[in-house]
Amino acid sequence: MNIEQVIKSNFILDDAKKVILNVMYTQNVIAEKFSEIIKPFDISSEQYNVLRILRGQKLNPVNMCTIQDRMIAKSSNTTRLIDKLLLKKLVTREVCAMNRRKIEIKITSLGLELLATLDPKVIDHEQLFAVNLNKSEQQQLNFLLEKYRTIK
Amino acid sequence: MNIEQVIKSNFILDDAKKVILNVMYTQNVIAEKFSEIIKPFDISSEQYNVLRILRGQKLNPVNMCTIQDRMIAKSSNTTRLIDKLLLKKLVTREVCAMNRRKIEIKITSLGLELLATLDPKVIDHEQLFAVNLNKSEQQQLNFLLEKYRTIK
DNA sequence: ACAGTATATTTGTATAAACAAATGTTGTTG
DNA sequence: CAACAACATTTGTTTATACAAATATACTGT
Repeated sequence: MNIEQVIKSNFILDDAKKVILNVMYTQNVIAEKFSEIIKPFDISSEQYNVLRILRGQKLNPVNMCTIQDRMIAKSSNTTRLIDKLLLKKLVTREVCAMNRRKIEIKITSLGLELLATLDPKVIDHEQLFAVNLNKSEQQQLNFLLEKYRTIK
Repeated sequence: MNIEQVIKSNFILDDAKKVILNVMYTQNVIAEKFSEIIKPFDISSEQYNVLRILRGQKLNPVNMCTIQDRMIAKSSNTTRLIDKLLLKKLVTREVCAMNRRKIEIKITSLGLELLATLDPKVIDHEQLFAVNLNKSEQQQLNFLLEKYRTIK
């Protein structure tokens, strides 16, 4: 379905407008499908994103500003996001001894288990869309998106 | 900035993962810039989207489910979205005489004026990103996104 | 016409996001 | 070393989102 059909536009849109709408809408389709996948596991996509960041750092604790810095969509409230993960015992939180302003967040083994369970489902999700493009098209799409979003 | 730099990944990501992240992140960059542009006019991007749908229908009133249907991101609460627009006198709302279940929403002249003011700013926003790609690249990007997001 | 079903919208409630201001800690400079 | 700025995180408050249930109207078959 092309973007004019999606928004049921009566007019033909120019390419620049279409890119905006296509990016917005595609993100929406991806995000909705992803939410659906992780919903049974009772975490949000933002919470999942944080767990991934923590696992990426192996055993090293990660502090709040690093988490915020590495998130795709900067949350204006990392504290309360971590609160939710703490409640579910997926992370631990403690004050950094070296710099008491900082907070060290670590993923728990329960958190790692959850990610391990989700891993194959996340790959399925990626593939659900990726199968529509061959390798070279995927690379071209990545190239174009990276080139497109640069603000001078 | 490529997507690995954005999320400061230590690993090389495969193309399928990169597409997901690139779409999510690009959407975020576009949306943040757009919010910034319309913020001084005291409307949200969802509200703007609704006003555009209403203008698209010229003088014809549009009912709730049509609005919901045409939005890029389906709001789970069109009623309260319209409430906000009503408060600002940007739209009118009345019960449809033909089918009293339906509600007819129309954009007011104040709403049209607001859109007219925003039009050049919205074009600037589109161009802010679009200038990074030539026409054929824009078309290629649209083609790839439309092909990519199809769920079989 | 009546019961049942479908459609269109609204409301209640619980959860999350946005933004600004506040708190607590550390580093710097006179 | 006191005062002040910078940094890291938290809290308060307002606004928005998600989801389910409720309301209100219209359609359909008997």
